[in-house]
Amino acid sequence: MQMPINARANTNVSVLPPGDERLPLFARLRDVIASRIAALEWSAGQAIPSEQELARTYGVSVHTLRRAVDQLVREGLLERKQGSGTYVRRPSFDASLFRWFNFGDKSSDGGRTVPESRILERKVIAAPDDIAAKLKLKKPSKLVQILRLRLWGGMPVVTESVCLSYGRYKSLIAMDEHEVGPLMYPLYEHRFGQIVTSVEDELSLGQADARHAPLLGVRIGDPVVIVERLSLGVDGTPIDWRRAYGRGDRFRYRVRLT
Amino acid sequence: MQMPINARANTNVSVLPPGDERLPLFARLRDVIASRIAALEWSAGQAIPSEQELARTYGVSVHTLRRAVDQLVREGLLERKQGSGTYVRRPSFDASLFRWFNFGDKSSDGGRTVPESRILERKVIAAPDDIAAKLKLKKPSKLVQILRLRLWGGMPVVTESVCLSYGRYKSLIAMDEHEVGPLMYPLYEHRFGQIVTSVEDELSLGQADARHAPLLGVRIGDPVVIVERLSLGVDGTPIDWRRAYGRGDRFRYRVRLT
DNA sequence: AAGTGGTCTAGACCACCGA
DNA sequence: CGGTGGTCTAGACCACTTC
Repeated sequence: MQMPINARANTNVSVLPPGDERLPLFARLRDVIASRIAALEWSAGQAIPSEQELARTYGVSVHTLRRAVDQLVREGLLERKQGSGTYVRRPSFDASLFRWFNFGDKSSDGGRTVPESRILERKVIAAPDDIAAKLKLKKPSKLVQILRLRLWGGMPVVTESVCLSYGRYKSLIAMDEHEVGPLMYPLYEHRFGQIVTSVEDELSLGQADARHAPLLGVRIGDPVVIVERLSLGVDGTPIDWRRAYGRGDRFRYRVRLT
Repeated sequence: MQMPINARANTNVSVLPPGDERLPLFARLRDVIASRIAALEWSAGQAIPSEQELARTYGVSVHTLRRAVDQLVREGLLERKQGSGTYVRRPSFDASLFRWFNFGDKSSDGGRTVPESRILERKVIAAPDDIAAKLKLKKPSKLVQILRLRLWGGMPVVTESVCLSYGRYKSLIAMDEHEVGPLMYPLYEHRFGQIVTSVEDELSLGQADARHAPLLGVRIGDPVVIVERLSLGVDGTPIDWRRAYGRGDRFRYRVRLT
């Protein structure tokens, strides 16, 4: 006895916002949940409602709900714990620029310590076209630029220039250095309401110039690794853009390609 | 009117080899299919049996079969084409060492051309402990070592030393250079029955020495990128190990971290 | 013991491909 | 048009966590 259940399986919109009507249910569901995470509706480390409950509130089958969650788990936004619940994951990818460099000198702790940070300069500048484009800012716009020196065990390893939209981040200019702290991403989250969930890095090689060599404690002409990074939020919004110069003799990188 | 279907859902072994009895059905199923691919039962570009059929032959539900295939698709071994079938994917990750370097000099074709290759030397050596360990060879073992120079548009860019187990690859020593060709992985597949599906790369920085500088056309002391690579087969078997020295001024790498 | 995620089955219908 | 993969539902039972 077949029943014509849910006559339009593909157009169930009971509680679901429109989204792109062409996308399958589970994809729209994924977006809805992602935006609820982005809106900090559940804070990191906290459990979201159970699959049963979410499926009920959205009027979809558990399987479909699970598919949406599956994807968010693969994307690293959620984490499942069998028997316990599904939790919002603190973005824990190694977002440190220091991931490109190694400090294996028998330091017992294996790299968990936070590198020191010294702010050298803060200023407001007119956004160059290329940076404005990367940050998706409208044409005539201003940037907050912060120049920092990063040290490891007292040794300077990386110089870093961070660019942020002046509109949202202007208060960084005057903020006390201790309040800024060594890690920017947690600051973005707690003070400015933006969570960094992924970064795009571009690496190349260069030579230390008269400006960077003394800061890094190397000779002019010594090899340096240039890391250009764009940080992105949950929904792909650009948050900051950086250019860093790191000591080449400390560079080490491992990947598995599939 | 519940029915006690399939009384022991988790121990269905109808057609399935034992595998690890603790693993869920879909995981064992994935391994079974992976090994059939590894055994070249279906060649690359060819369709495997339909989901219906595979589910029937293994005595599992279509959904479970799909889960196994889903995973193999994510791993890059299979490729779905809606309405057509599921195909064995030619391993198409950019396994070239040249992925680490850029050749943007307005070359119209954007990097699809195969870099040239010149064999400088071939020899049989006793395997050093570290390489033997990486290739998982038993203690006293021999290696085939091939030294090559890789060029791009006539310009030397990378020197490369490839190490392979002597047991399986001894015939490489005497093979005609044209028969070897510029690409090793297809050779492994067609002549030696091993498919490379993933690689592990480790990058660091060095300086050109008296041996490499003239080959690469740079001065002694100029920065070079050192790429150490382990190539792996479908089931994770090590196949070859390489160490390459590439011109630092050509180095460029992009990643997205999540 | 109750509640959560994890695995599995059965079956419907849709979208797409190719002959 | 028949066959293939893609989406979705409904529901059973298992494994684990938490109390």
